[in-house]
Amino acid sequence: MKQVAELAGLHVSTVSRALNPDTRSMVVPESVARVMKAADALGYRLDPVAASLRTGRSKLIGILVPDIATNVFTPILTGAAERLSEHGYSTIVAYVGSDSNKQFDLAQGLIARRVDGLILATASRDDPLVSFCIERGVPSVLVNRAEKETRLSGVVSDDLLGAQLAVDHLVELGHRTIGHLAGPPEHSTGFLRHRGFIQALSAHGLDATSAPCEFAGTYTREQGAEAARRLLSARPDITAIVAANDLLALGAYDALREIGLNCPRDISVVGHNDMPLVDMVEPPLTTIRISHKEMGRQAADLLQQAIETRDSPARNVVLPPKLIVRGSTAAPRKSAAKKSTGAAASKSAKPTWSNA
Amino acid sequence: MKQVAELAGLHVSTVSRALNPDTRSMVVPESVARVMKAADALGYRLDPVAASLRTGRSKLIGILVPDIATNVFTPILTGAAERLSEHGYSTIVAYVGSDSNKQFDLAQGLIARRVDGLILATASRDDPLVSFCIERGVPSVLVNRAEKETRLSGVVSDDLLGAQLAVDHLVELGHRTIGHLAGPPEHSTGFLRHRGFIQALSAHGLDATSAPCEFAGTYTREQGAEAARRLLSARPDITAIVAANDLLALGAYDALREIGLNCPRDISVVGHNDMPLVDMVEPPLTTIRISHKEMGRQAADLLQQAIETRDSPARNVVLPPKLIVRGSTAAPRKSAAKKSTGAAASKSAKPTWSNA
DNA sequence: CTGAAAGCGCTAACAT
DNA sequence: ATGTTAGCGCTTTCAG
Repeated sequence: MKQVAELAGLHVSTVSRALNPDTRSMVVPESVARVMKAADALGYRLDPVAASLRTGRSKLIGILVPDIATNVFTPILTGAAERLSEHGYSTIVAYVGSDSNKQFDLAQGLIARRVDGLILATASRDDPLVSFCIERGVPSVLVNRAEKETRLSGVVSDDLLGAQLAVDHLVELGHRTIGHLAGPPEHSTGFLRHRGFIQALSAHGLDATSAPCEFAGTYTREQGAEAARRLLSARPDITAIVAANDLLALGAYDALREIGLNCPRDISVVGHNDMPLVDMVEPPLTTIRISHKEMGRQAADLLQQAIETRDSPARNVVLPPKLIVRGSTAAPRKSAAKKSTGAAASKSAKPTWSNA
Repeated sequence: MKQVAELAGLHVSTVSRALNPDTRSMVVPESVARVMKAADALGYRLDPVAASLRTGRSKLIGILVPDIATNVFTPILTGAAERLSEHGYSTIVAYVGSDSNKQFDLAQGLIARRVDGLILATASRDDPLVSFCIERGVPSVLVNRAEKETRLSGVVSDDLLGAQLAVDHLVELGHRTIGHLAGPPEHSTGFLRHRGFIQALSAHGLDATSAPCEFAGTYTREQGAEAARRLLSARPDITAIVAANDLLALGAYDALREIGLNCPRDISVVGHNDMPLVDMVEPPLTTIRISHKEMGRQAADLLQQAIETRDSPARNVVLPPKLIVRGSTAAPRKSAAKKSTGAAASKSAKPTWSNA
């Protein structure tokens, strides 16, 4: 920078001002031009590390994403990175496991690197990391998952509605005994989709209190298969499954195949997310579409606001999901001949007719 | 740090030495303990930005990955990040498009941030960015894609062998007229898999010079479908397709479906990568498995070496791929009744018998 | 509008 | 083994 100043015949501080868009107005245009020319001639670029040290800012945004189930988070990430880079921010992505201590370390590392803000795609419904970020005064937003209480701004899909759409679709097809393959209840996605499922059942006059439901520990195909096995053996009378997530739904496919049940003839399945390729599996998965990329973009916008006006109130942006009907859902079989517990089926099905 | 020094009753420089693992040996253990206790009591953490400014190093590694086809790159990335973090490095991931200028900007940004090294998952067979990194003296390694000449260390799958395995498998099933859905020839993956395809054909005594082949511009399902349409209409006599990539193979599925051809009855398809979920598509995809995570890990190792001994010669690590047989490949139909150009088929099939 | 000077927090000669 | 000191490259008061 000193060299640029010399070449331009100006002082370094003037060069600094000319180079920084925010302070450029303090410098007379002619000087700016001289500085630019000199900088250009020397192939000079501002040193962001030195600038960071001095200002405490960095034009860097940290993003914490879970290291599994990356199919969903990649578009969030690229959406956010794209939008952020339009505004001069670079992103630094940290893949975190479920180990809470490591999450803190990673976050602290990012903060130590002077990130201007944090996007958390990892939040549980009551997340100590959120408390931490708030205490430290680091502008942060949530994405995909929200907390129980809105302490930070965030953008999520309407998970409650999503699950309801799934149930509505199945009920419309004639299903009355519907099981839920629930996600981890400590995450808002798992929690709200479960609640949406229950509410939708009630809305249709179906028995919600003893609704067939099994929780998967994580959003993986394996855990989905396991939970589906439990669900199917506990309630062989169900004719449809609402899964909290596409990967869980695919796990259900695995379980169904093992048992020798055909989807959708014997059992209908609905997923959630509409991740890539689920239109190509057999049968093509009926699911709830979420625009993850848009979620990432809006999270980026919220974060910028949070950075600019530090005391702005927390806002929750809720994106509308959409039902995508494919081949994994169909009307239930007329006669439930296969069922060993036909009584159970009719028991829960009968009241429905009268109430609906 | 000054405060820590005071509390420990030592000088800042001693504190600095005690805190840094590399210089800790210069300090007597008792002092180290005192420093640690003081730092702990104050909740003090080293400031990486200030350290970077002073040393020119950062314990940061930059990774450039293409922003599409993320299914393949995510495991590379997590594998590399995992291994790197074991050695105290953090990773900063940049998703780059195909715009060459932007690639340079991004790389320069990372270098300006003092990254200790770069992992490039974006390299073309003759990549200006590689030249740039070499000129700048930034320790760098390639992953997944290599250059024509080995200028930097890197780790790739044996793409030539992979394509050969695919052809071998098909020939063994009885196929004689095999088409290739090639990837972008400017990338080593596209180039070498194509070459492997050709060589394997020759090895089996099949006509390699006029082998049916269409190139896809990018590794996407859409481009795969388009290229497959061209391939199928140019050479309706083929009984099998070797795709350079799973996504292209899935695109071929789309094209087949449009035309009303059944896989594997009418046409067999082999993919490349064994990415998640291709075992669930219909039919389950026969493909070449690559351990992307292992690729990431080894790239991390190579990079560390490159950082430690800056003048080490470039090494190329080649990982062995593996054929995974699923449902998308079968013996060709006995009678090629559908074919309009049955002559072409027998023309290339006949010489084979005698040579094999 | 521009120049002068201090200092962000750390490390690495150099000196003791 | 530890203390002293200079300075990495920038920004930002404070003067002029």
